[in-house]
Amino acid sequence: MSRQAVIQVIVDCHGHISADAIAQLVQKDFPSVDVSTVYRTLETLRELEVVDRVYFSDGRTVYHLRDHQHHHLCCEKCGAIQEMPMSTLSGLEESILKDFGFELHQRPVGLFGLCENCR
Amino acid sequence: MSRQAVIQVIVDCHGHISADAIAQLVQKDFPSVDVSTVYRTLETLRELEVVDRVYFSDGRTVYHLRDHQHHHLCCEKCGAIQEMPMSTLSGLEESILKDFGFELHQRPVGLFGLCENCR
DNA sequence: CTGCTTGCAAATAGTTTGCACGTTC
DNA sequence: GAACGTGCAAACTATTTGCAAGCAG
Repeated sequence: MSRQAVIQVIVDCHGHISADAIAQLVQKDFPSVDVSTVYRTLETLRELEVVDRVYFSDGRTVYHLRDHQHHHLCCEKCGAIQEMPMSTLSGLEESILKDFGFELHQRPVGLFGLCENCR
Repeated sequence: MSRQAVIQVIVDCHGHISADAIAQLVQKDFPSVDVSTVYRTLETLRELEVVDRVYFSDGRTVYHLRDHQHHHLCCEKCGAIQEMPMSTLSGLEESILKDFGFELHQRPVGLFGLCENCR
């Protein structure tokens, strides 16, 4: 079952991987698996709320396990993606409501900069 | 010059518009203008640093004048996009550096929720 | 003439869908 | 045999590119 292999790759990667990268990794072991199967599996996993799809503000799209919701710190130099708890932005909810009358609903977001190693 | 028309639409819209929407608006007045011209114009304007392209975390891509950099508050209900100054997230830079060792570089980002009218 | 702008058609990348075949219950 | 999983090819969307014609200096 190719679906198994797709899930395995996502788990092994600790999430944060593109559909294309998943396909390539799966195809190392099972060359016949098609990208369409990868996308279909990802869709199923999203319906099951096991996996989240995140659109980063640089245009990339990545998937990760929904073990917990979190934001992403993306290193502009080495490409590493670090997780950051949703609560980091909780303070913003209040101030945005107060200052802009906007009720913020936190969705996982990608923020950019330099990670510890690359600074 | 179709380029003129594209720029006019972006200015009239007060930014925050998709390439496709620009094309449709331009084509109301100049039906022969092709999307490729829209994209080429947008590319030129980005090189000139007159226009910014922003990828929202819901997958939409919009363009806006770079009169000043700002973040975006996108209403999930009515679709309105409100601007929010970059400085709103300045406090985050410090706390993210302290808590995660990550040096945040602010890029325009789209945050979601409900605007004043829709709450 | 030289170069920039543009329409049109075709190419590309990422993602989705239709279909037919195989497996499982 | 009904439902599901899958490979393959084709469709689709958003974006980019090649080319040849048109206009401007």
